[in-house]
Amino acid sequence: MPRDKLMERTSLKGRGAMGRKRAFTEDELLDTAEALIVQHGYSSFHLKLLASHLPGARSTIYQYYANKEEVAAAVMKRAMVRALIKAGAIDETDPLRALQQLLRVYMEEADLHYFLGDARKVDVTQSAKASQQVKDVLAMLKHLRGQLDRIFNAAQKQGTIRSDIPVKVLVSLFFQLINTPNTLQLPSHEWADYLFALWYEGSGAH
Amino acid sequence: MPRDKLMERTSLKGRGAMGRKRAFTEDELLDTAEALIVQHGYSSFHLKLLASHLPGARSTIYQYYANKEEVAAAVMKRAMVRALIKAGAIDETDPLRALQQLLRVYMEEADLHYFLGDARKVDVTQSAKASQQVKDVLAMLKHLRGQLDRIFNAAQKQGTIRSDIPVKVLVSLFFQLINTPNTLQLPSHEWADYLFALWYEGSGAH
Amino acid sequence: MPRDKLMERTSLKGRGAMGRKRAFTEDELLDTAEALIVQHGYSSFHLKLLASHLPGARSTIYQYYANKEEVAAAVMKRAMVRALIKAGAIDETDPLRALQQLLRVYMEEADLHYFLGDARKVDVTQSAKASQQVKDVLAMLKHLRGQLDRIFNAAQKQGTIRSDIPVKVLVSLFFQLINTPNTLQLPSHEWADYLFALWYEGSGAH
Amino acid sequence: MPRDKLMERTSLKGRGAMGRKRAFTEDELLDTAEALIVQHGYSSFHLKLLASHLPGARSTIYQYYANKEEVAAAVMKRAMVRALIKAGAIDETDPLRALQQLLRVYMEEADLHYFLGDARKVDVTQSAKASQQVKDVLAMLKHLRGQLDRIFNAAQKQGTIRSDIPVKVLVSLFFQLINTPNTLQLPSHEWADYLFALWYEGSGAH
DNA sequence: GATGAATGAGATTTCATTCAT
DNA sequence: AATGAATGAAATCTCATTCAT
Repeated sequence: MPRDKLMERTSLKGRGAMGRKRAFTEDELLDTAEALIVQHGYSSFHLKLLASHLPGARSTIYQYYANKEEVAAAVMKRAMVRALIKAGAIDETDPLRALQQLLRVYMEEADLHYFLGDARKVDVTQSAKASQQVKDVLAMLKHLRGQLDRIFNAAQKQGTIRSDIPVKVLVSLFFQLINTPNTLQLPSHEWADYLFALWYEGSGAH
Repeated sequence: MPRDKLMERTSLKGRGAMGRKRAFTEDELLDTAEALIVQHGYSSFHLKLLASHLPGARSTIYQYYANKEEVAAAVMKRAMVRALIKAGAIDETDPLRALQQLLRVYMEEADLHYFLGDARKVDVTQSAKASQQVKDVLAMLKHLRGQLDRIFNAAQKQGTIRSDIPVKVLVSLFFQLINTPNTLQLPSHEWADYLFALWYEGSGAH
Repeated sequence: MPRDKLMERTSLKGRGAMGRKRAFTEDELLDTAEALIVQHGYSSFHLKLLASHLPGARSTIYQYYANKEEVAAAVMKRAMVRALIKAGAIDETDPLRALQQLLRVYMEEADLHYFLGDARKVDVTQSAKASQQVKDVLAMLKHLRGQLDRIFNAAQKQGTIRSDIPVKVLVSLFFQLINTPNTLQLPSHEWADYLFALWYEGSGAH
Repeated sequence: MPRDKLMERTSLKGRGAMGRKRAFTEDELLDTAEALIVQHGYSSFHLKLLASHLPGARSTIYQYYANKEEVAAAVMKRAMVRALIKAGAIDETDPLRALQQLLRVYMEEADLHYFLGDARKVDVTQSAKASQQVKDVLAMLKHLRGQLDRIFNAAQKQGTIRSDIPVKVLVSLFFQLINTPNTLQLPSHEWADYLFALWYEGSGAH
């Protein structure tokens, strides 16, 4: 794995013993790939495209990942891990407050949503590693859904959300909020709170 | 690049005389293509895939459409036209009722939503026809949004929906409803009414 | 072989017993094909292209010719026959006068020149008929060259053209005149006479 | 559509470091392509054909040229540049001598003639690069014609060529000489001188 | 006869991946 | 380690030709 890119960007440091440039960091690679997958969709994501958005050569990508699928899987897993960490840090004692926090997290990690549908599309037959990472992603997804179910059930028990509607439906709608385009260009947590209010109180006049 | 003379006559009903029987109608082709685009996403939609779901050879498709972009654009336009016709038939006198109707329409034409995001992804540089159809799609979309704005404004004036939130936000959320996966597998209009209620009344306990 | 097209163009005449249109004459077909071969070159001559410049359907071409090569061969043969007839009518008693006449003929049949190089490119392996026609073309070409040699030799014997230069060279240059683009847009025989004078007298000041 | 980053560096001499050895140089490719275009004509020139005359796979060509049009345009431009350089080196003080030199140059670059007619046939709509190169070719052609006009006018002023015929016609014929097949298989400059004499003195007996 | 439609063979092009420096 | 180059597999597309009405 390559050294941190910062090192050769600060050219003051020189390049140690030999002359080979370090092309790009793994993080740079994943950031770029993530942006491209979100922008074009997984199925039109190409390594050629990726390379054209990175400083180095296309073949260099293979220093990090054995094939395209592994790149995609790594992107997805990384996003999922980020979300899982943030979501895991949420205090669930107050279900409603927890949901609001959760919506903020999901909003920050909005890319996640793109990946959920795509994870199953990754051709996993060529690479055991990719296969494993996709499995991990799906497991983490299950975990997140579990948290959501748990909080919703608690809220229903507590009487703060409607009981005349199946949790499944409430969860679906809640999940759907994440995708709502931030038409007002607000900071993501403000937008999240806006939507949370609407979701909770409804759009009707009270 | 414009198609053959043959092409222009595609929509001809009574064929002048003679000619072999068609392997599939234009509608069959578009239906199949639509299903595939919805299932696999626009960017992994191939004509090879399409052909494999139609009777007849792949090259036959090229008799009717110059490339996959034209097929996709035609699918999208058709869906949009369908939606526009249904949405245009809605009586807007009672805004709330109109919104409910509208949501039903959008639900019936749920594919629409897949296409809206994809319409801008269609590579339009190779085919003037595709380019025009994508333009048409976007124009019709604008028209639909116009209707939505109109109804929302009327509802707000009437005092039946919240006024403390910008219409833009209410519209965004409403539009988002369409995408909510029908987890209960209800008939589409029942599901629409379910969501409408939640959207109007909120998910919170009253 | 279809009736003359004029007939159904004059719709006054009606269409006899039944309703089928006559698409195009064989001559129309050959004229169009000839123009296209001259314009685009033999190797990029397509039946699809041809059909798009004819009133009828592409498949109708096969009523007249079994394949593309036969069309091309027929075009070439027809042009060659035309030239042969005209050239055969020339009185060779006065060699110089005969050459001038001949140049006029060749100018009128300037397309010929395009075909001479292409005749050998026709893929003759698929069609005996095409093969025969190409053979005919080459035989007629030989005949024309024979006439040219005969006249040149007579002129040399007569002392009206240079003898210090091999006939072969004189012939080559003479033949080359045909291709000279008519930059002044003169009627072809005037242009021919212009070139003939230059060829005979030279471009130098006398 | 512009090529890969790789492309831009094609002409790089010292390759930065590393990379496999090239299967064929750019010049080899263009030489081969040129020979094929001359032999078969532009319109039947295929990349498949080209590849079959080069070491390496067909797809390798696409590393350097986006499509056959770009290859053809590059071939033409290169030939034109060669001619322009040689023609530019000619001393024009003695017009007649200059013309003789020029004819030699044109004869050496006889391929040029094939390309001039074809340059306008190149389908330029798919590649900006090809489009530019064709423009360059036509501009250079204009430049060459300018030189020719200049020399002819000087010669006419000097009284060494006929004044009873428009320069345009003299130029046309002169230009036509280039195409005259070297029937005697002489070295190109001898053949050029042969033709020059005929052009100047005429084919008639003096 | 004429034609709309179908189709397979082949050309063009793209891209993931491997190779060798 | 990094990369320029090579390449095969697969997708896209075109066109001559055949078919059936």
